[in-house]
Amino acid sequence: MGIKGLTKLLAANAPNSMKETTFESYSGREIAVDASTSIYQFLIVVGRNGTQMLTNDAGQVTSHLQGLFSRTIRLLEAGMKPVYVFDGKPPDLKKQELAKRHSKRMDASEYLAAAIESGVKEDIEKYSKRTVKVTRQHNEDCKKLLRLMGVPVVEASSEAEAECATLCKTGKVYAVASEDMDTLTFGAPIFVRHLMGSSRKFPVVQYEVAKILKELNLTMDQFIDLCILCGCDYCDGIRGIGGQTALKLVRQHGSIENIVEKISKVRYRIPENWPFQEARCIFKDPVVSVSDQNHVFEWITPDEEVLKNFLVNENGFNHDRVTKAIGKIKAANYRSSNRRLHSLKPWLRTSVPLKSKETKCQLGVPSAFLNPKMFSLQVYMHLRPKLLWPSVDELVRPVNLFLGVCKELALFSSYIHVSSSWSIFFLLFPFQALLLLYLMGLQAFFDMDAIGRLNKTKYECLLFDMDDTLYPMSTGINYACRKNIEEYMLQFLEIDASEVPRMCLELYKEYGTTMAGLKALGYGFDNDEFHAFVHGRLPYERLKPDPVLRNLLLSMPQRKIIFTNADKAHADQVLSRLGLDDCFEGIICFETLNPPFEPNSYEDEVYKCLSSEEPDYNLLFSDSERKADAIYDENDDSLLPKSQILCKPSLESMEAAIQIANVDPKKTIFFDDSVRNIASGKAAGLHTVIVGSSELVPGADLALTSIHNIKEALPEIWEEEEDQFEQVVQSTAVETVDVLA
DNA sequence: ACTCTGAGTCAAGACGAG
DNA sequence: CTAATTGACTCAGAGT
DNA sequence: CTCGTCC
Repeated sequence: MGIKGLTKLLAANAPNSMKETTFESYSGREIAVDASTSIYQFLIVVGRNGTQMLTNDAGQVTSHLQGLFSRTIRLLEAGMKPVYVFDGKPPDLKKQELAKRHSKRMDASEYLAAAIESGVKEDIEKYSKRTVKVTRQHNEDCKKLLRLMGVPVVEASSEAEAECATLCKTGKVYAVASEDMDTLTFGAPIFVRHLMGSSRKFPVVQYEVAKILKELNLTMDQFIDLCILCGCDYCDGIRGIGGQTALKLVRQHGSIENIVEKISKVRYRIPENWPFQEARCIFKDPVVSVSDQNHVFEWITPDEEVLKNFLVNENGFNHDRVTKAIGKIKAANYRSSNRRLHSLKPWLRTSVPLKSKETKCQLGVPSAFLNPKMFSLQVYMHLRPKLLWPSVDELVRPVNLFLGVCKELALFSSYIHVSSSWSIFFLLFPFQALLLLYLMGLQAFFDMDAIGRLNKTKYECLLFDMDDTLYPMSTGINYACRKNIEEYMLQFLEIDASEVPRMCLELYKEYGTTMAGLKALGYGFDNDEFHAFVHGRLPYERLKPDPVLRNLLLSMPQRKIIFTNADKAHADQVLSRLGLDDCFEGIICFETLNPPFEPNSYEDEVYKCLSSEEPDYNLLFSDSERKADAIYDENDDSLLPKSQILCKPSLESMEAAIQIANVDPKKTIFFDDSVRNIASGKAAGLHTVIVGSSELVPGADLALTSIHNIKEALPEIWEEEEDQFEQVVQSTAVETVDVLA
C-alpha cells in the first residue's frame, strides 16, 4: 500500500522535489529494482487469457520469466545496470496487514470458483487476477534467470524497498526504480517512478529525498512521522488525519509524540497501543542484509549454454528468440564495459580543479605545495619536464598492456613468474618472448612434476592487509572511516551532498581508494591533511588487544609484512591498539608507495620509490605512464584519467610491494578482505587468501571467515618449521622496521 | 460551497508483423 | 509450516 | 499504430 496519498501531497506541497526525466537518461547508471512487485505484475498480465497463462511443457507458469527476461534486456540495452532485490521476511508489524490481504484473496478465490461455474467471462478474468500470488518457486525461477543473465541479485533481509534504499544511500546504485512511495520513506536519495512505463502514459519522474525535505522544511525524522500519519503498511494512522492535516501537524509540533500530546482528544481518537514508534524504527533503521561496505556489483557475460538450456529446454522458449536476446545482452555488456565509467563523467565535468585550488589554499597547506599550478593536473602536465624518450613512452604502453595480459595468462596457471626484467625483453623481442612464453606454458602443462614441486613450495613471507583483515569489520572502523571521507568531500572539496556516497563508491571501485580517485579527478588536496581528517578521529578505542592473534603471528616462522592502502599513522595506531605492533617486520603503507612529492625532482621520485639501486624499468614505465595518463581527454568517451596514486588493487602496486618487501611471490601468501585486491594479488603471482568470507572468490586460493582460523586452514605455515633444514631463526623480539624509514 | 478522508474498484508487459 | 503489490481514480460522507 | 503473440 505504500504511503497513502503521498504522491498527491508531494505534488501539491513540494513540486520542485520531483522532476521529469527520460528512460534514456539513466544510461550507465546502476538501478535497484524490487523484484517481487515486478514478478507480480508479470504474473498478472503477461500472456493472460482468462485463467490461461504462458506455461512450459510441465504445465508450470512461465509468464514471470517471459516478462522479466524481456524487461531486463530492455534495461541492459538502454545501458542501465539493474540490480534486482528480492523480499526477505516481512517485519512482524506487517503481519496483520498481510493476513488481511490473504483473506481478501481467499474471498476472491471463492468468487472465482463461482464465476467459473456461472461461466461469466469478465468475472473469471477479474477474479483470477485477484488470486495471483508470487510463490517461492516464482522467485527462485527469477533469481536463476537473472544469475544466468549475469545480472546481480540481492536477497533482502526484510523489505526489498528498504534494501533498495540502503543500496542507494551507500552509493552502490544510483537510484531506486519503483512505484512504491515507501522507497522515499526508507530514505532512498534518488527514487524513480514510471521508469518501466513503456507506454508513455506517465512520464518518468525522479524524486530526490533531499529536495523533498528542503521544500517541505522537515527533517528526515519528521518526514518519516509524516508518512506514518498518512498511513503506512506497518500501523494505522489517526482516523480523520490524512496527508494535508498530517503535514500541518508535523510542521507545527515536530513529532508524533508532540502531536499526540497537543491535539484534541475529543476530535481525534488515537489508537490504543499505537505502534508508531516501531513503525518509525522500521523506516529509520530498517533491517538490511549486512553486506560488505566495499562490495561492488558486477554485470557479467551471460552463461549462454545454461541460459539456453533453462529457457528453451526447460521452459519451452523459442530457440531463435533466446539466441537473439542473448546477443543483445552481450552487445549491451560490451558497450557498457567499454565505457563503464560513463557515469563518472558528470563529475569530471563539474569538478575540474579550479575549485580545489581555492580549497587547497583555504586549508593552509605546507609550503611545498603552495604553487597552485601544481594542483591543476592539466597545467602541471603541460609544464612538466619531458620524460625520458617521450616517443618510447607511447610505445611502452601497449607493450606493458600486452605484458600484463601475458602475465595474467601465465600466472593463472601458476607456473611462471614474470620478473620485471621481462619487460625489457618484451620490449626488444616481443615475438620471441611470446613464443618463449608459449613454450613455457606448454612445458608446464605437461610437467606434472612441476605441480608436485609447486605444492610443496615453502612459504617465506606472509603479506597482510590490515583493516578488516586483522580485525573484523564489525568494529565499525571501516564505516566510521567512510563517513569521514564523505564528510571531507562535502566540507573541503565542496562536492554536492547528493553525489558524495555514490562518487565515493564509484571512485573506490575504479581506483582502489576513494582518495586515489579524487586525485585522478583533479582534486588537489594535501595527502597528509586528508589522512589526518579521515583517520584523525576514528573510534580506535573499539579495537581491543588481540593476544590470540598475536600469539599466532609470533609463532609463524615466516616473514610477516603489512600491506595497506592506509597511511602510516593509521597503521601504527591500529597495530598498537591491537597489540600487534611487534609482530611485523615492516609496513608497506600509503607513504611507502607514494613518497612525498617534490616538484623539482620528478625523475628522482620514480627511482626513490624503489629501494633497489638500479631503476626497475617495468615500474619506471608504468609509473610514467600513470602520470601521463592523468590528463583527461574531454573528447574521448572511453578514457578516464588514471590516478597518480599507487595503491591496491592495481597490479603495479602489487608488484611494487613485492619488490619493496623483496619477496618471491611464489613463496608468499597474501591475506586481504577485498575481492579485487585478491584478484590482483593472484595476477601478481601471490598465493591468496580472502579473509572475512566463507566462500572462495575469483583468484583466491583459500577463504577464511576470520584471520583467527588461520592455523586450522593453513597448517602448512607451521609444519614447515619441522622439516625445514635451514630454518630462519626467529628471534622473539622481532625488530619492527618500517620500510619507509 | 469547500476540503478532506476513507472505502472500494481497477489495472498493471514487451515485441513485432502488418 | 505459512505468506507474498501498489497507486490512481471515484464517490460518498463527514467536517469546516 | 494496433493487435495478436509470447510459452
